[in-house]
Amino acid sequence: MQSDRTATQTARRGMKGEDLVAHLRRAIQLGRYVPGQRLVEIDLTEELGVSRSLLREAFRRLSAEGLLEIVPNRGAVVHRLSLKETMELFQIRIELESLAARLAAANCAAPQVRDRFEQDVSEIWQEDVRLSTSAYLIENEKFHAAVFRASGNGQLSLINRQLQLSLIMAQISASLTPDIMAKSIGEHRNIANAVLNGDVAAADMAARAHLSRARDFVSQMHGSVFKSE
Amino acid sequence: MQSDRTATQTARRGMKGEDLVAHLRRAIQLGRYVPGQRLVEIDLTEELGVSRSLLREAFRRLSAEGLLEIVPNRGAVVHRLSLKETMELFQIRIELESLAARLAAANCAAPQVRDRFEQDVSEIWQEDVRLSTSAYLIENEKFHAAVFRASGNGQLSLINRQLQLSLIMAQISASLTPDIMAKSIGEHRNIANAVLNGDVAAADMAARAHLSRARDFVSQMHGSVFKSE
DNA sequence: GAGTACAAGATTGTCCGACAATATTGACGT
DNA sequence: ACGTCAATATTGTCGGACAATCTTGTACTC
Repeated sequence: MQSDRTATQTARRGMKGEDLVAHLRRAIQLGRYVPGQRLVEIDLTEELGVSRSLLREAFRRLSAEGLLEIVPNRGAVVHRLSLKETMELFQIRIELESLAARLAAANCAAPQVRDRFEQDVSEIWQEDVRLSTSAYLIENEKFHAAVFRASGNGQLSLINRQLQLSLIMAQISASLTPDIMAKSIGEHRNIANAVLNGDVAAADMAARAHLSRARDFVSQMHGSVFKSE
Repeated sequence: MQSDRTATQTARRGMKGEDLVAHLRRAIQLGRYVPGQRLVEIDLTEELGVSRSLLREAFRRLSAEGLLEIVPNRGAVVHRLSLKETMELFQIRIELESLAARLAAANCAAPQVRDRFEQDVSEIWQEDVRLSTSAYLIENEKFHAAVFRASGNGQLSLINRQLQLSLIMAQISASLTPDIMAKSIGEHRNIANAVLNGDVAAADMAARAHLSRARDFVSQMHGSVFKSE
């Protein structure tokens, strides 16, 4: 059962608690574990070769991050967002990511920040914008993280985690069409351009426009995508 | 079923993991454990009557919340913020709490929300505004939580935790003077009035004004208050 | 046959003890 | 004083144990 080498390799030996957390987080981001799925302790200890103690510590951590939900006497479940929660998260993200975009635009005078950002988002400039869904998911995550990083506000990057982009995307991924993704990437370019031009107001507007549109798109999706409350 | 007596009592026996986390969180908020203080596992297990396993799980949770810092091979330390981190957190809070204030003002039409908010912040209307420092700390925490709650955005309330108001206040508490506190409470009243009047724009402005002033005040404080990086 | 009650099994919650790895402290010799 | 090294304290990780609770399957009643 040595399935995927690279990711699992890292996890196989010397997997300290920190690595375990990272591994699980990544597994959720990559869709290996999907929202709503129950994570049984014994299975995971065998699969990952760690003790229950360590696994449980990791669960607590991830539950505090909002990636898992721990139901008393039923254990850990990959958090499945309700429509309400998702809309609330969008509302917050609009404020925080537009802040990040403004800061990033202002910071772009510094070549250090600029270069890093340019490198982080380089993928979006590709001619052929027709990505596979999984490639899009990765690009999307990277792009938003890049904006936050370029803001220079480290706490903002940390809080970005709580905004659960991975979970939202995991839940809606089946509903993504190539044109939706292309449109989204087009808007990423708008944001990136404004940031690279150092145009604070434009960066703010582009970020808000992108996220508002995404929110509206998500809000119209079929109810079954979300957890019912 | 010896249900809850005083907080400490509850914590003494039959303390489930969830309660443990709440107890530790509260202990930090109340200044029982101060920023920078090291939390030794054995001592805490004896003090609280829980096993190491449970305590460690709680530590992970709290470290994900940003209340503790876990240094490899050195264990848990109550997080001590640097000036930079503190300023970053203020920058974020300004955006999020002004959002919360706007939403709260809009929600105040609903009597349910209004009544709850009025009750939560009732303390600030007292004639004699000369509180003790510890009473002020509690009032302050309550007030800001009330604004977030009244926003009706549950995720916003959750993220409020990451904004580490308790830690900031714990670190600067020694520098608080009666007039500073009185001024702060006065500004709380401004925010509360705007919210209760349903005046969205005024609530936004009042929140930003209060937080900006607080940020500037904190930024001028002696460097020794903060962790050096 | 539908529904209920109870027994059996699975899973989590919590505790305990053990041991290696690492950090801190203190004694020592120069 | 100062660096060295052994002794001690503390954390990191493991494994087992057992009660509490949830889930499932079976048998019994009407």
